[in-house]
Amino acid sequence: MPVTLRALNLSFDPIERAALLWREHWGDGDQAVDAMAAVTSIMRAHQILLAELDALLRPYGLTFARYEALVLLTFSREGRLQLSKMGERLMVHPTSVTNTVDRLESAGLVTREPNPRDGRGTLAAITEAGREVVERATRDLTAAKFGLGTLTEAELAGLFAVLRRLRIEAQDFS
Amino acid sequence: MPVTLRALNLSFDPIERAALLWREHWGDGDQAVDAMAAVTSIMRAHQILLAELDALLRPYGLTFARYEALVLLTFSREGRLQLSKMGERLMVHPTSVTNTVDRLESAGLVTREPNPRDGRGTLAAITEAGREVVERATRDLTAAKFGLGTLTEAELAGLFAVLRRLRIEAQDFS
DNA sequence: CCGATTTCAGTAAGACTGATATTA
DNA sequence: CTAATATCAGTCATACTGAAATCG
Repeated sequence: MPVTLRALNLSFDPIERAALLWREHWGDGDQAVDAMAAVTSIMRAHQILLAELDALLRPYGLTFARYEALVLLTFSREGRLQLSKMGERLMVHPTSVTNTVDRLESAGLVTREPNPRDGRGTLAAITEAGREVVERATRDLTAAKFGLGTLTEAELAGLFAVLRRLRIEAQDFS
Repeated sequence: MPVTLRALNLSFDPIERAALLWREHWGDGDQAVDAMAAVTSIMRAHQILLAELDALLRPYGLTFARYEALVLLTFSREGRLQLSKMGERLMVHPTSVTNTVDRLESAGLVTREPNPRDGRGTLAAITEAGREVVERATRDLTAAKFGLGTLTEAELAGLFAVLRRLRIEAQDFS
């Protein structure tokens, strides 16, 4: 993962400035300007967080997406899950699961096994090396508070709650 | 932009479930679990919003990144800005600006001009076609409330405020 | 000569589409 | 036969790195 995170050090907030200009040009109207500012903030927050997390995970040869897949396997009862199930839980496309598991397998963190109860399915099973890597990576990520160290517990909970409404509307779950 | 947004329709919230399992496996500790849930929510929210916005913009041959660039030019006094300035404001890498302006130029929404006051610089100038497209696209986006229709104004403002703290810490501005 | 600006070539990860083989 | 599962080949937009040309 590239994404190296450059410090910009502007003397003003570019998103706030955009909101002000927006109001001048297109009027404020309903909530459109606030929605624009919020959306842009989410985009930038995503970029910042992904850069930080990927940088923390790079020593382990992981990206955040691959780390999430490993964690999911760690949580499963027998350390193995069918790929289709992984895609569901991680909310990613089937071909992305194949790709993620390919890379984890090449790194020796996961092995592929046929599903004994369904000849169509393939299981990804975490290896001992995979468990070690995920433990060490998790220590680093929690120490760094997942890049959200500036936020209070109440803010974290609020963020989760608000974005949860967004996810519900997008039909992630019911 | 691919990103077609598949409705998942799970019977539970995968992020919430991950948080519960996380607590079982690694203990709750400080704010680590809440941070993990918040980070994952931001990642998914980004994916959902980008899919929605790009789908809305596809009829205009735009992506959200290109739309943002056009809006920035619309806001500038003379409808033209130096590429380096655009990169600063949009918070993107210099080579990404070159790429974005390339595509907008191919679509006839922008033209390139040498900066008369600095021989090193290049200006991107929005065309009449560019202004028309950005007006129509903006109407569509505001009508769709930028994909954030479920959130109240207070929630939008709160989201902006909290993520602003995150951006400040990442040194986007001071 | 140094530094800023822009571009180019190339790499990488992710999210797709469309087609295919296998199996329930 | 239909549907689900996984994979493969290929595309696309983005975000970089490193090198080079141009100009202040």
